[in-house]
Amino acid sequence: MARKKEVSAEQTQRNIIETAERLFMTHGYRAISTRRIAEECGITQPALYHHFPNKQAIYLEVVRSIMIQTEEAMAHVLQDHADSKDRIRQITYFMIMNHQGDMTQMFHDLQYEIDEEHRDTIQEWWMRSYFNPVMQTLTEGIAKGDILSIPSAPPMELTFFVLEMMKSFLPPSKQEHEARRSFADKKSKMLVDILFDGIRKK
Amino acid sequence: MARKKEVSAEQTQRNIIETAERLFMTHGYRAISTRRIAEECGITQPALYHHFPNKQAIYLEVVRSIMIQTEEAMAHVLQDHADSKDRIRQITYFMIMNHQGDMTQMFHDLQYEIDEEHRDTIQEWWMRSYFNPVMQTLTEGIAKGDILSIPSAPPMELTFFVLEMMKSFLPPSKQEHEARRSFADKKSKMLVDILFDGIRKK
DNA sequence: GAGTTAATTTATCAATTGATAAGTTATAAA
DNA sequence: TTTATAACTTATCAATTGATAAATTAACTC
Repeated sequence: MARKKEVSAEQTQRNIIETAERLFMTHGYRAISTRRIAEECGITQPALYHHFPNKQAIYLEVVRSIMIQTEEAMAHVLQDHADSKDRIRQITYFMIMNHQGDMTQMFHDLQYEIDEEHRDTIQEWWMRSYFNPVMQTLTEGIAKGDILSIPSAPPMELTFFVLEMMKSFLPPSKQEHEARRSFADKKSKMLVDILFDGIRKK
Repeated sequence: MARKKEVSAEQTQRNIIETAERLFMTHGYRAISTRRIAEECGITQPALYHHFPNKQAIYLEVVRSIMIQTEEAMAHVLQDHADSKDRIRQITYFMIMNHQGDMTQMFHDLQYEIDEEHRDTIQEWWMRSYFNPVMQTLTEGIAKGDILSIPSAPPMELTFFVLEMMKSFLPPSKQEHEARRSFADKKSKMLVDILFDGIRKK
């Protein structure tokens, strides 16, 4: 039967995932010990193993949580904005606002620290949450005639490129909310300005 | 007095640095143990400590070696090419050809794994080898009238942006030489095409 | 109130880590 | 030939790691 305790298991698990997200995404998988996570959650290290089978499972749940949030946000952007440039700017804005630390760290961990058996699942999540919405925006833009079909950059490669541009803007550490808002606003504009019109003087 | 042995101390040290570069730049500082480096060098782990005072010193020497090579290459590019677009393409080409693994890993390690006391020195190296040549190319391009002065992207921020674009193209692992050449050629062209003219259809 | 069980703690393990001490070998200078 | 020493190896250390076992606490059901 379900319990009603001061701190429910659900709350503890959410606490663990949120704490682990902050730590893993800033320092990387290897650099964060299970003791560190437990300490910052206010519990002891073996207590983690009541909620998750091992360290990797915590990491995977963190990644899953991030991807789900992203997928929802991306869907909203595509719903609320029709213009290609607006869409790219809004997606960039979301990523700067919500992805602390560098995401590159996450991709490195997924490639080198996480068991191969989970790669396919994660790649599927990533396609749904990150890749497809950006690719859709670009191909629709090309179809509508907003966006050039560049010979040296076919749609898939262009998508990777745009995602990498976005990643490169992520701030290294957590800022206070207002500073981050203004940073995200400035950088998302800069990205679309360069991406759409380039730096060449005509 | 200097010795003449079958394998000189100099050779061993170079071997250590080259091996450590490959391993550190692929897997990151924390993921590579001193035993792993020693093993792939064909020596025992304590032997490393005859040539370097500690693990961090090996890492710093790796970084120094990379930065020196880069500084030389950048100088050559600026000497041999006058056109802004050519310069950016050549710099991109060099980075793809010579930087294995992802460089973002290196920047993460420098920020989170290396003692603060070395940061200033490394930042100086980085400014000289990476930042200044690209910034010089861009500001000269603006002065010559090749490159737009974009309000949302002042020269310094534009430089960071371009460097991030280059970083994002680095292949995750070592390829064979010819495949890498063709990859570097393709990607460097793609980068300058987008960077200079953008993706907007006119 | 008794009993069950979820949630968590204390104690502990084996493996891996960076680093050091002490002994060994080979080369060059004397 | 002796000798000093650079370049190693073997043996070992204390600290940290992810993980498990066993004991403890608290809450809900009956």
